[in-house]
Amino acid sequence: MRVILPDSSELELPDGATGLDAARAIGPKLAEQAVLVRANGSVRDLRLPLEDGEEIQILTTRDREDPDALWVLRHSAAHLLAEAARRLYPGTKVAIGPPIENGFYYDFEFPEPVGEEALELLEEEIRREIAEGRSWERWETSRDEARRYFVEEGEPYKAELVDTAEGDISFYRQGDFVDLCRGPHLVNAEPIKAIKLLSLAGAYWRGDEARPQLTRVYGTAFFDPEDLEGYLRRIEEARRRDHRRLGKELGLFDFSELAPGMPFWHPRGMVIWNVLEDLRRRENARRGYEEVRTPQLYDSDLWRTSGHWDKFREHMFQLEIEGRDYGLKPMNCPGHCLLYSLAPHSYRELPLRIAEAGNLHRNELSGVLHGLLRVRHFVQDDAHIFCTNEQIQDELLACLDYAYYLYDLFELDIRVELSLRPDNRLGTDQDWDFAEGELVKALATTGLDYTPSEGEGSFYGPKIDLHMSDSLGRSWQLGTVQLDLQMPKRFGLGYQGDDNAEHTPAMIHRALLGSLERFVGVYVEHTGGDLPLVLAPEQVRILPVADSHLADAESLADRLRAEGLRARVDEREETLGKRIRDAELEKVPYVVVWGDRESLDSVSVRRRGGDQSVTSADALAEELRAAARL
RNA sequence: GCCGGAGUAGCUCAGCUGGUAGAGCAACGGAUUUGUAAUCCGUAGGUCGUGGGUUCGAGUCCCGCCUCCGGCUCCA
Repeated sequence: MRVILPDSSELELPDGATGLDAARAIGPKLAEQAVLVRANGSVRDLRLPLEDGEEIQILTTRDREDPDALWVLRHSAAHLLAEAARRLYPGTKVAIGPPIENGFYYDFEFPEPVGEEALELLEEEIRREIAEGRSWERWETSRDEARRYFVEEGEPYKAELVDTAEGDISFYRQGDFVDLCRGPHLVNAEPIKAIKLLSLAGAYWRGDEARPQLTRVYGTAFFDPEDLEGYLRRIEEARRRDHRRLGKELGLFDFSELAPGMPFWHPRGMVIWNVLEDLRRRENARRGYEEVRTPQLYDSDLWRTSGHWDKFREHMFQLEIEGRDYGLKPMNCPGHCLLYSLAPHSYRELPLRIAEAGNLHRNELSGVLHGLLRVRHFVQDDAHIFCTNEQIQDELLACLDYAYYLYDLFELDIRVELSLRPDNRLGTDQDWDFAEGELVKALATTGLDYTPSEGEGSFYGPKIDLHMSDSLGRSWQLGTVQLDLQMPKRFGLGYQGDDNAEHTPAMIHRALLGSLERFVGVYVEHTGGDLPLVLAPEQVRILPVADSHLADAESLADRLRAEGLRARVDEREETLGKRIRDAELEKVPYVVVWGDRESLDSVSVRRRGGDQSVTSADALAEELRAAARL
C-alpha cells in the first residue's frame, strides 16, 4: 500500500504497516522521536495500522506546541500518575484520567484521604518511573474479558467504564499498570521532559452529585522544561489580572464576610456601574424598550405560578411574614408577567418590550461563589419581550444585533452556545421543538458560529448563551436570549388579536451584558484593569509641580469637568515622581503635569504606560471628549 | 453543598519544634516645593477569622463554626 506524506510524496509500505513502521521507513531518528501519527487529519496511535492512500503526518517531540502532540504526552503522563498512585497508596482504585486543556488529571479513590503532600510524593514517583523507563503496550480485547479483568483487579470504576465505552475495547500497559483506554499514547515515557502535579480536588464519579466523590489530581506535562516554566509564568501573570485583586487595588469594589457573595461598590466602581447603566438606558430607549419597576419580594403563590417554586426553589431566599411564605426574586420574569397581566393588551401593543435592571438574589451554594463572577446578589440588564409568534424571529434577531452592538463597543470575544431542553423542565415536547427551532433559525440568519449544548436550557425554555472567558480561561455566561412559551401560559397572559379573539403571547427573556457584576468582573480581567477612557473612574489626573501651580491646575480641572470629563488634581505634597507612579499604579489613563513650563497652549500630557506629548488645553479636551464617547 | 488548602496591622507577608507579636507599603505628624514610575525623619496601628478545649503558658497543638482560594456539582 501507499501513503501520502506532507510534502505530497508517496511512501510504499507493506499492507498493515503502522504509523511507527512508516516513521521507521522514513528514518530511524524520526521513529525515535515520533509521538503520534495524524492520518487524514485525525490523530491515531502509532501502533495502529495505516490505510492505503491515507495522507499521514508523523508528529514528533519537536512538535512541542502542537495541541495533539501535547494531548498524547499528557494522556500518557496521566497513566504514569495512576501507576504511581497505585504503588504509593496500595488499595487505590483508579477511575478516569484524561488530558485536558493545559494538562491532565486522574480521579482516584484512595483508601485513606490524602492531603497536598501527596502531590510531591506522587510527582517524585513519576519522575522515578520516567528515569526507570516506561513504554506502552497496546492490545484489544472483548468487552466481557475487559470487564472480568477489572472485576478481578478490584477496579469497579473501570469495570463500569467498560460498559459505556464506545467502539472496540483497547488496553494500554506501562510498567505494572494496565488501563482501559482509547489512546493514543506515547511509545515510551522518554519525551516527557517536564511534569508537574498542580492541585488536588474532589470530583464526583461521572460528574454525579449522588455518586461517590473521588480525589482528582491535576497536573501538566510538556516536551520541554522551558514550556512548563512558561506555562507557570503565564498562570502567575493571569493572577495579576484577577478582578478580585484589581478591584481591591483600584478601589472599585469589595466584599465582607458579613455578606458573602454580595458585592460592595466603592465610588470608583460605581462610576463604571453608572456608565453601563447610562448605556443601557440610552440604547433601550433607542431600540423601543420601556423601563418598568417591579417588587423585590413576592408571595410564594407567584413562584408557584411561574414554576420557580418547583424548579428553582433551592436557589431562592425565602422568608415567612405573618404566616405567609415569600420569596426574594431570583429573576425578573415572573414579576414582569404579573405586571403584564395587570392590564388588558391588544395585538397593536406588541411587541411589548419591558426592561428592568432589578436587584436579584440567588442562594448559590457557598462553594461556587467567586468574586464578582458568581454572586448571590446581582443586577442584570434584563428585559422581557411579549410578542406574537410571527414576531419572534424579528425580535430574536434584534436582540442578537443589540448584543453584538454592545460586545463590539467593548471589543469582546464572545462564544455562542445554544442551550437545549433540560431534563427538569416545563411544557410539552412540541413547545420545545418549536422554541428550539426558532432559536436555530435566528442563529442561522445571523451566521454566528455556535455550539449546541444538550440539557443546558432553562426550565421554561431554550436559550442562546453568550460566553466570555476570564483571565484563567474559565468561561462565563454574560448575555442570554431565551424563548419562553411556558410562563405566558402559566400566568394566563393574553392579547386581543385582529381577529377579535384572545391569544397567548410568546415571551423572550434577554440580558445582554448579563449580570453587571459579572460583566465588570470579566471586563476588568479582559483589560487587566486598563479600562478604556469611557469607563475609567478617573479619566485625567493633574499634577501641579509645586504649590504655586495649584490654582492653575484646579482651573484646568474645572475646564475639563465642564466638558463632562472626570478630572482630579493630585495636590499631595509628594514628589512628582511619586505622584506619577501612583497615577500609573491606579491606571489613570491621562496624567497632566502642570508647572512653570505649561500654559493653555502647551499642556504636558502623559498617557497611561508612559507616552508623553505636548498639546493645547483645547486639543486635549477635544481628544478626551471624543474618546470618552460610547 | 462536597474534596483539598488558607485566614497574623488597611495591603503584601515573616513569626523553627508552645514561652510577652515583626517588616515593607499605605495612614498620620514634621521637614522638603519637587519636571514624568517610590524624598527624608518620626508616630500610631493587631481580642493573630471565631467559639470551645489541652497546657503553668496557645498566633503556634486538638475540635466545632465562619469566610476566602483551587476544583467538583450548579449557574447570569
